[in-house]
Amino acid sequence: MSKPSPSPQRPPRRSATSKAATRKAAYHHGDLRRALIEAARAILEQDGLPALSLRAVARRAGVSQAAPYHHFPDRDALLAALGAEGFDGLDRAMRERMEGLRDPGQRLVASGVGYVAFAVENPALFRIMFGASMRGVGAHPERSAAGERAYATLERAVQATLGDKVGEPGAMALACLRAWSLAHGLAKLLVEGGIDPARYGARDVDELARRTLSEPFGPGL
Amino acid sequence: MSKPSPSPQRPPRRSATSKAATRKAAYHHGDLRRALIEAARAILEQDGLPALSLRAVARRAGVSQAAPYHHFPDRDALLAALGAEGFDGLDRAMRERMEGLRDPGQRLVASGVGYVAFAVENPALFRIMFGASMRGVGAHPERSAAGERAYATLERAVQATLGDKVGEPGAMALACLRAWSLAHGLAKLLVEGGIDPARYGARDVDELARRTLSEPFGPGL
DNA sequence: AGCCAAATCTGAACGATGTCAAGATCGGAC
DNA sequence: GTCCGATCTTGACATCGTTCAGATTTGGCT
Repeated sequence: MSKPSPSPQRPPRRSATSKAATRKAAYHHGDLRRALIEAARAILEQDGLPALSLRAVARRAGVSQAAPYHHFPDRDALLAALGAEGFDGLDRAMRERMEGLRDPGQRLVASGVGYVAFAVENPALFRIMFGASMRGVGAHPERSAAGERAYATLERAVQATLGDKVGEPGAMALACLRAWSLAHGLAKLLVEGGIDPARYGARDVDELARRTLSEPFGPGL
Repeated sequence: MSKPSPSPQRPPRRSATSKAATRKAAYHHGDLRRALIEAARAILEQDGLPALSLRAVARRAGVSQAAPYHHFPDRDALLAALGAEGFDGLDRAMRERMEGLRDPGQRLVASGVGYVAFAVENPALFRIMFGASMRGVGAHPERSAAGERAYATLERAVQATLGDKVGEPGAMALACLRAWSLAHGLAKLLVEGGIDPARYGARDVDELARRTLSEPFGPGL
């Protein structure tokens, strides 16, 4: 009655010393920080965001409720770490869609489609990435850095479409913001705006994204 | 000790019978439903979203913690009602910016600037409007209806710019989605994306929005 | 006028959560 | 071998959403 589940499966106390890991890794648990993040992702995919409590994460990782506080100052910090990984995934999704394409316009559109597809496939994660974490600039540097990295990918794609055309200073930055806004807005509307692709005559999200994002950037501009 | 604050100021039991109100109005409190919504908005503006608990709302309205449950089935329902009012405000903000303008392109841009400005001025409300409320289509019809109303305003503005040009079927809907996505994305990025207008050489949000939204729609397309 | 049923509110309680303080335990440095 | 600091546990506190039984008020009916 006191202990229904005697700690599912604890990793066998890290046999190899592999100090290559995050340096503050192998102590008691093995790598609790990593395990917590993975437990959080699992809960997120399985039961959604409302089920993602610190205690549930600790339970799933097989540790006590207070253990996470030795790796994250508070709940938002865990969320921020999750968000950082999310941005890495976003970046990857954009790059994958661009692979093999040579036309700068097509590459730009593809990156946007990747952006939207990632959001639709990982709705809860996507929400966390832009969640309450970011009060203050340096609040969660890891997450911010990952976000900047993804933004840089988009920036390069935009720059390629502009070619050597040099407009007034800031035109480049504005074009990036416009492209990012368009993709981000469509993603958000699809994730939490109650948009139905069928309403726009699109078979699936991919097609809707391609059609929505194409016109302002594509060659037919 | 039992009653620290003897119910701040209860309205004087509704002198006029004014049955014109929501019908389920003047009973004990006067109009608790209304009072709760207003208390919620006040807390939102004053202390932000994390402070918006049902209990805090009840406290502020001067009623017991269980009282709200006679007007809203749960917390999400209160949030949805708040969101519905938010969409009305959004619609109003867009219309106000369009007032006096005649050129369809300018009107479209103005509606977008209004959209973004509203989001930046009411960040917490804006987040709630697109919040967790909308699992299931008919979950919160009041909120959905208000959202559709705001969308219709944008739809008319887009339609005006297209004039009598009839493209393939669905082109109109797509143009709406594109415009909505662009404004929504910029708004979201400004509210929770850590975007700094100065980075884009804009003095304030208004100017940034105008510049970002102008090009794809304006005459200089 | 008087009463009833329904609407409205209160008080107390349950389970769950984020967080903290104090103690136990382990790994490695000396 | 001993000690220190990092790591984890136990236990507790305040708060939250929600439910339930009962008190109170209201409007309508007779």
